[in-house]
Amino acid sequence: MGRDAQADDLEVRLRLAGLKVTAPRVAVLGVLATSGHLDAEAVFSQVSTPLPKTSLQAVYGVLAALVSAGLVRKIEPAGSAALYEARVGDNHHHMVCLNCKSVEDVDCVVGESPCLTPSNMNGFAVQTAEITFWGLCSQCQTAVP
Amino acid sequence: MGRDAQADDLEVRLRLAGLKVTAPRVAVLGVLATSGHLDAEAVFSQVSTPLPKTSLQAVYGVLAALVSAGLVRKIEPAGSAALYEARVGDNHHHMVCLNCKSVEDVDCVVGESPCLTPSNMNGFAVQTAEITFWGLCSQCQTAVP
DNA sequence: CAGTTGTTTTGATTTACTCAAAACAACTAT
DNA sequence: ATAGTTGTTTTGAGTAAATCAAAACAACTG
Repeated sequence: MGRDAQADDLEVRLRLAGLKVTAPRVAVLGVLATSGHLDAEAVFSQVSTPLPKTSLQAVYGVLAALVSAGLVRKIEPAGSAALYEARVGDNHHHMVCLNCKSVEDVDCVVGESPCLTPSNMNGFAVQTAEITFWGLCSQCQTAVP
Repeated sequence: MGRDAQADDLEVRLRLAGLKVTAPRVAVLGVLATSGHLDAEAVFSQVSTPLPKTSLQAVYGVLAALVSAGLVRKIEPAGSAALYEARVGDNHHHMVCLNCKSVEDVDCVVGESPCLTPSNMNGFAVQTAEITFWGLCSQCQTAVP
């Protein structure tokens, strides 16, 4: 078995989700566990260092499998390619910088549940509420005044 | 001058926004005033009836001009092409059907302002909060149980 | 009504992503 | 251990949405 504790953990997560354990899957999950909010190209480029034979299409396939298994969350902010993060299970939201498009997590929203009820449902059965905060990150506030 | 009250109104709106009044712009704005949440292709196809010589690229150009003039709002729900609506100036939100991707407006959110403050700002200067409610529209609830 | 500025057309190009067939690798059960 | 089955990855092509650029054209200015 693997002698690397983190790799073992990733393997366990894959197995528990009913997925076969493959090198590309472990690598992609490892990349996302370290740094979130990456697009497919960025994941591909990070995976390419340890696994140079992995194709971009494989990365797309792995990401799709991980998302549908619930191990990875996909977000699609306006103006960006789809981004992936390994933080799942909590219903957290995102702040996106209007200038540099960087994304930060928002742990929760004050007064959360009662406030996120749409006022006119019109027969619509709401399952989730997704909030995106748009503004300027601290870097871009000083750099682009 | 035009003898059509609605067309006149659209022309006034364009002029007030500092835009030149052209047939494609009046037509696009007219289409969006009637039915919202259309993608560029849908706008193009509706504009093509009265103005068959208008190109799809012109529609993209018109939409971009209208959006940056503040006459039209662009939304980009995950999994859909960009959608455009003429309802601007109010900060309303949207409900998107997970099944048929149809979009409905949400006039406001109960308890609105105080609730939409992210709990950890981390130096991020929030300008707007955008909420997307995901669920099933009334049609798809009965059709796809 | 001529000139200037900005818009639209025409046509090519890009980006992000998807599809499909064949080669290959992981898990299963012997 | 190993053969078989199932599912994954590679390879290569293809698509949709949107963007870019140059030339033709139209709207507003004076």
